[in-house]
Amino acid sequence: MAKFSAPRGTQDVLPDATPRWQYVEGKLREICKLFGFREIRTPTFEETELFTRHTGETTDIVTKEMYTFTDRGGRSITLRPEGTPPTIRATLEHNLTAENPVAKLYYMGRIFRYERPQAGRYREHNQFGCEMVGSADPSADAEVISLAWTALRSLGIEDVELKLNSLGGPEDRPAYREAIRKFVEPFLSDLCSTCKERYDKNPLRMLDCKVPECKKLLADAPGPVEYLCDDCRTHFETLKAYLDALGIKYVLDPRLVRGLDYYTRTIFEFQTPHLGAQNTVCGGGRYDNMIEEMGASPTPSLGFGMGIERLLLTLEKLGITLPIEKKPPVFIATMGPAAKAAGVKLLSDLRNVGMAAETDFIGKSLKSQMKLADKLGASCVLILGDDEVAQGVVTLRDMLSKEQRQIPVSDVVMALKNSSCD
RNA sequence: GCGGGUGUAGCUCAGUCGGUUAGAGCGCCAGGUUGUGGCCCUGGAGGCCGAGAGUUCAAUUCUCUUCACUCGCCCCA
Repeated sequence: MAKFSAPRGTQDVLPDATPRWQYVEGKLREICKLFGFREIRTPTFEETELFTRHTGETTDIVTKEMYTFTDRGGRSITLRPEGTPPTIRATLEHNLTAENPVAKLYYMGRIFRYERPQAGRYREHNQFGCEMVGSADPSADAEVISLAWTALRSLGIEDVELKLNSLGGPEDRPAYREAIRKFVEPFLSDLCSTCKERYDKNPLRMLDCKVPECKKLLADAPGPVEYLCDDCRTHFETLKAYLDALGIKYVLDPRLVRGLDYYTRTIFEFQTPHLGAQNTVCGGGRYDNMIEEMGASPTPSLGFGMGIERLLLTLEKLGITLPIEKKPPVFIATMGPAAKAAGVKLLSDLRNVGMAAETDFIGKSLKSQMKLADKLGASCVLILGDDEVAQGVVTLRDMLSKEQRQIPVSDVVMALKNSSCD
């Protein structure tokens, strides 16, 4: 065991695993391209205030999960605990809605939260997220949800449930708050301490309580959907009609509440039954007020985040093997210094014409080099010994058919190109 | 932050009711005669038995602490 190990809640993605990551990331990018979402890359850290103010001061993320520190210049800095505020900050800072009032953006990056690690939950994880800035129309909601749904499908994940709810807008919230408070009041003292706290600060989130007693007491509590204003109701109904038209199945969950304070109207989660307690693979919703709260003119927006680790975990649990193609290399086996020199040159020649080429670097015997070639999945082996060097040829062995023939060095590239080796 | 489980070779795991050189399979390395892979055979390397402390003549095995992973709660991606 080495002296150091990866910090708690972080993980090394080893070479055996990176192809899967690359495949998934590539697929997601492909889908984004199809949907016209363009990539944005924002800093790994931001001013702390961006999150305390916009993620929400009462959220768990802000109150107990942020990696916050003071830098050498005395600034309070926070490793981003979520992707939305940074993306919106950048959108506004560079006025990305100037050319087109609707900005469609996506990001892939590391997210940091100080939490207790668990399967599918890390202190540093990778998130793919989309933000659609500048549209209040339900078709935008459908666009974003459709993108997430398509992305999951493109990876072969069909066993997911889309949970949908609407929280209403700021106009509806006071009425709803009052309603749920009124409902809860008679037995407020029987609720857990978190609920009591939420009663004051954010009554909506009482619905989210997992304590059995609270769940029971709150079973018949009114949901925010029941208090939607006409506009919000129409918005929600229209979205549902769009999803129906798209053939995207959803389950209405009037109790769905998300842990970020900024959501308005539509919220949604894609859940899989394969991740244990961490069943949300993708979550998002509308945040129509955030941009105004950042000091810009009101700009309705929405987006989602998708956890790459959870995606990979789900794929694994489902037994989905990704179509990862590997390019078999041509292996160059050499014996003796002269052949080695010729081999080094040959290696480079092959790569220069775009052929993957490998060789031995520790002076193995020919037999061992052949074994190595086999292990690397080489399609062909070029054998170079004193005989070949003297004659200016190389021996080309086809690893599948075991056929061997000698060809002039000058014709090697051509011969390989015309063979099954490339 | 709270509760349960686990921690032995690169990997998957045996094992020790406390006792001398800690095992298997896979992987790795090397051989099985002259310059050739996948199968087979033989040999080899590789472990402070997660870390620290305690009990003991003796600890990988018992106790405590700590760290990490894991499951549940919480929260979320």
